[in-house]
Amino acid sequence: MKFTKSYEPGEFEPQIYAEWEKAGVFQPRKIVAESYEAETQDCYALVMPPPNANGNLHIGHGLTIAIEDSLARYYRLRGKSTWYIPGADHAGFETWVVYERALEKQGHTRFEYSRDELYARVWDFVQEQRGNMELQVRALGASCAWPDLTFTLDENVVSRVYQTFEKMWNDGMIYRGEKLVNFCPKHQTAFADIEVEHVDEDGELWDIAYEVVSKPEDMVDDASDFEKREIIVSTTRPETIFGDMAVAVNPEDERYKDIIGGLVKLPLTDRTIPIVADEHADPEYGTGAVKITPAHDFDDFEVGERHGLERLKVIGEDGKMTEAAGEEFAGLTTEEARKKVLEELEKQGLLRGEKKIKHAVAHCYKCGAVIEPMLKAQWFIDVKWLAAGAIERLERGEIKFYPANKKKVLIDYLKNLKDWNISRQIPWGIAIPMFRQTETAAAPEWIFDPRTNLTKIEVGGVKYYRDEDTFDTWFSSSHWPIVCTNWLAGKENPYYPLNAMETAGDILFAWVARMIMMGVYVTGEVPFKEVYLHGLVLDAHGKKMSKSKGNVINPMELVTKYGSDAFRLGILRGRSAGMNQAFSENSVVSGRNLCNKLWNVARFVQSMVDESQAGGAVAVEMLQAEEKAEIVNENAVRTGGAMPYSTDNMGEDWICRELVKCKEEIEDDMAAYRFSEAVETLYSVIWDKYADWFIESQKMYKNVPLLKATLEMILKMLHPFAPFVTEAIWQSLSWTSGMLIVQEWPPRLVWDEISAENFERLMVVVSEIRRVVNELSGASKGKKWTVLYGDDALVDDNQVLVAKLAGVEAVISCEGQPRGLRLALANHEVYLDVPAEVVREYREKLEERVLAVGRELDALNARMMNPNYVDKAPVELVKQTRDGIKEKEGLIERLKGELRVIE
RNA sequence: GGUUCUUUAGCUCAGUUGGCUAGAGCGCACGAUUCACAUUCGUGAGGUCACUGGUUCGAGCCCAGUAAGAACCACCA
Repeated sequence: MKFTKSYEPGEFEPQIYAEWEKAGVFQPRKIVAESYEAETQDCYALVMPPPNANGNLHIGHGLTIAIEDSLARYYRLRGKSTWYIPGADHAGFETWVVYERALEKQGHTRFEYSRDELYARVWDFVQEQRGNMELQVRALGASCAWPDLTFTLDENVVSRVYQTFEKMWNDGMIYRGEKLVNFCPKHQTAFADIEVEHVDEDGELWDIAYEVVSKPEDMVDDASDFEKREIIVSTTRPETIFGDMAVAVNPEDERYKDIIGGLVKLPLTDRTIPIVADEHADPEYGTGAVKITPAHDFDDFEVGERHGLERLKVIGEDGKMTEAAGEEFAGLTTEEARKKVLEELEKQGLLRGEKKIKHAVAHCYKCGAVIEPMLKAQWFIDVKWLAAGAIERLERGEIKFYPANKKKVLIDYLKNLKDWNISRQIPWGIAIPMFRQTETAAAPEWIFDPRTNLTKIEVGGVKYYRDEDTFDTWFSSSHWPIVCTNWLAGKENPYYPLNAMETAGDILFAWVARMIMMGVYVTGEVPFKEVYLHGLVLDAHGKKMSKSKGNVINPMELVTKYGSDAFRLGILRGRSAGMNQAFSENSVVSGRNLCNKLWNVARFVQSMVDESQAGGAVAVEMLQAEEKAEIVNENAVRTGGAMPYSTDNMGEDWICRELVKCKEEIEDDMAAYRFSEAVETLYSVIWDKYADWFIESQKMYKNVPLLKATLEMILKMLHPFAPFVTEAIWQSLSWTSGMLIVQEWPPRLVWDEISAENFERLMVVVSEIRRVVNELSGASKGKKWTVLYGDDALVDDNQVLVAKLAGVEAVISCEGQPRGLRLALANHEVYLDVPAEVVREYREKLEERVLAVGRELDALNARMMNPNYVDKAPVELVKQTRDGIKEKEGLIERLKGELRVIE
C-alpha cells in the first residue's frame, strides 16, 4: 500500500475487513473441544446483543459495537483466545408488525392463514430482507466470529429453550392461569409488563351515583337509614360499568363504615352488587368509593381475588364491547360505549361530576394503542425460585457491574418481580411446546411435547392439540450466553461464563435480569462475570433521538463520510458507563482528524526510514551497525535482553517514558471499562506528545530504530479503538509483516529517567519562548528573534533543538553579556534578543506576570503559615510546597529585576 | 408516588483512594505557512466546580439539607 497525502478510509476499510475475515483471525484460537483442559484464563468471550436480523443498525448498535469490539481486539492483542460471538434477532414483535403491515398493504389479513403458514411466510420475508444488518456490523469493524453467528430461531436455540421449558414444567414452575394481561387490541397479542409504556395523559374522572338498595345483613334493625341513600364512585372508565362486581370502600373510612356489606344497584343493568371493604380504596382520592371491575383492571382483579368476586368480561379481544354489556352496547368500541354510557347516566341523573385529571395510561410500545387489560388464559412462570437464585448470586458479588449502582437497582427489581407471562399471540416466534386434550374442555389437560411442527399429536392413544401461542422473545433471549457458547451440561467450556456482557442500560430488566435468572437456573452458574451497561446516545443538545423529532443520527452515514475508525473514536469519547450522553458529528470529525494525523506521522516515519536506507554507503553501514550491534549491546545491559533501539537524546528517553505511561493507563482503563479515558490518553500521547514534540525533535536527530519501535507501539495501542487505520498503516510500512490484529501487545520500553526529566524542563523553556514571542505587541509580534542564554547548561547542550522547536532564528550564548528580555523561567537564564523599546513595550505584561506569580506565592505561603498543615499533611507535600515557594520567590525576583532594567 | 442518576468554561464532557495553581474536545480571538499533515502548526481569553451548612490542616471530590433537570419503575380509580 502506498502512503497518500491524506488517509482515505473508504479505500482501505472494506478490503482490510475482507482480509481479516478471510484469514480467520476473528475466530478464537482455542475451540470448545470434546475433552477440554481448563484454560479459562487464556480465553475471553463476549456476545453481541443480537440486532434485528432484517433491520438496520441504529446509533445504539454503533456504540455497542464500538465498545465490544474494542474489548475483543484489546484482549486479542493481550494474547487471549478471543471469541466475540455475533447474533441476529428474529425480533418477534418488531418483525411481525412490519410483516403484518406489508400483508395489509396487499389487502390480506393474518386471519386468512394458519399459524404455520404465517410462520413460513415471515421466514421468507426475513430471508429477503436479511443481510443489511450484517454488512453494517462488518462496516463498523466488528471482529466477531461470523461462522458462529447465532440466529434466535436456530435449531439449537429452540431445542435449548424447550429443554429449559420442560425442566421448568417438571419443576412445577410453569402454570396456566387466567389472569389479566396487557393486551394490544391492534396487534391482538399480550405483552409483558415491561413492554408496556406508561404515558401521563389528560383524562377525565367521572362521578357516578349507585343507589344503595339493601343494608348489611347484621344491621337489619336499622333499615330506615338506608332508604334512598346512594354511593358515588369515581372512575375514568365508565364503559366498564357492565363488568362491575362490587364497590370498594376503605375499611377505615367513616363515611361508608355503616354500609359495608350492603348492596347497590348497578346502573344500566338489573344487577345488584355488594359494597366491600378493601385497602385498595383510598379515602383521599375522589369520593373514596371505587367500582370494582375484576376482568378489566389489574387492581380490581386483585380486589376481586380477595373478595371472591366473579370476573365478567365486557370488552372483547377485538377491543369491542361483548354481549355481556347488553344488547344496546355489544359491538360498540370502548370509546363509543363510553360516550353512550355517559349519555344514559346523564339522562337518568346518575352522572354527578366530571373533572379533568392527569393519569398514567398504558400504551403499546409499538403502535401506541391503549393497552387493554384482558382476561386471558396464558402460560406463566412462577418467578420466585428464579429470582431468588439470581438475587443470591448477585448479593454474593458474583457479577461485577459497571456502573456499580445497577446491581442494587437490579436486586430491588428482582425482589418485586411478578410472575412472568410468556405467552404471545404472534406467529413469528418459537412455538410453545404444549398440547391440550380438548375433550375435557372445562379443565383441559396439558402435556409437554417438543413436536411443535405438528398441530396435533397422539400420546398413549389420546389426541392432543397444540397451543397456538409462541414464547415471549425474552424467554428465549434469556438463554443467549448459554446457546452462543454452546454450553452443555457436564462439559468443560472455558467461554462460559462470558467475561463480559455489554448492552444498553434500558434493557437491564428485560434482558440482563432474565439472562442471570436463566443462567443460574440452567447451568448453575452466572452467565457472565462482568456487566457493562451503556446509556442512551443523545443528540448534540442532550435530547433523546426520535424519528418524530427528526434528530436521529444514522451511524452508517457517518461511517461513509468519515470512516469507521472516526465513528468509533467519536462515539466513545466523553462516554461513561450508564450515562446518557450527547453525541454530535463534531466528535467524529475529531476522530477522523486523529486518523489522518496518525497516517501522516506514519508517512513521515516511513520517509525517514527510506531516507536512511537510501543514503550513501557510509550512512547505511552506520545504520546497520546501529541497528544490529551497538544498540543491542547497549540495551542488553539495561534490559537484560535484546532491544532493537537505543535512546540517544533526551527527547527519546522522554517519549519512551510517555508511551509506557500511556500503555499502563490504557491497561488500567480497559480493566475498568473506561473507554473514553483510554481514547483520550491515546489522543494526547499521539498528537500532543509524539507528533508535536518527539517527531519534531526527530527532524534534528533521526533515530530510525526507535522511530520504528515507538510507531509500532502506538499502532498496537490504538488498534482496539481504530482498527482500520492502524492496520492500513501496519501493512503499508516497509518493515512490518503480517497483520496488526494478531500482533502482541507492546512490551515496556526502557529509558533514562534523568534524561526524560531534562526534556520536560526543556519543553518548559521552549513554551516560554513561544509564549513571549506571541505576546509581543505590534510589529514585533511573531518576528523571528534570536534567543540568548547565560549560565544554562541544559540550553547550552541543546541549542539546535531549542531553536528548532521554538521556531526562533538561533539560540546562542550571550557570552556573559546578557541583553534583551529575560524570560520568566525559574531555573533558566534565557533572553529574547529584542531591542530595548520592545522590552519597554512588554512592561505591562511583565507587571501582570509579577502579580499573577505573586498570587500563587501568597496561596502557598498561606498554606505554610498554617501550623496544622505542616504538622498533618504528608511530608512530601509540605516539601513540595516549600520548593514551590522558593521557586516563585526566585521568579518574582527576576521579573522585578527585569522591570528595573526597563526603567 | 418510588428508585437511581445528573448539575464543573459559550457547548459536550473528564476530573479514579480528598493534596487543584480545576482539565480536554469543539467553538472563540490572535499569529504562522514550500519541504509528514489546513483533516496543519503556535499562542491566548474564558470557571464563586448549582446553592446552604458540616467534617478536615486541606473539599469539585466526603456528610446533611435545598433547588433544578433526566432516566427507569409503579395500579392511583
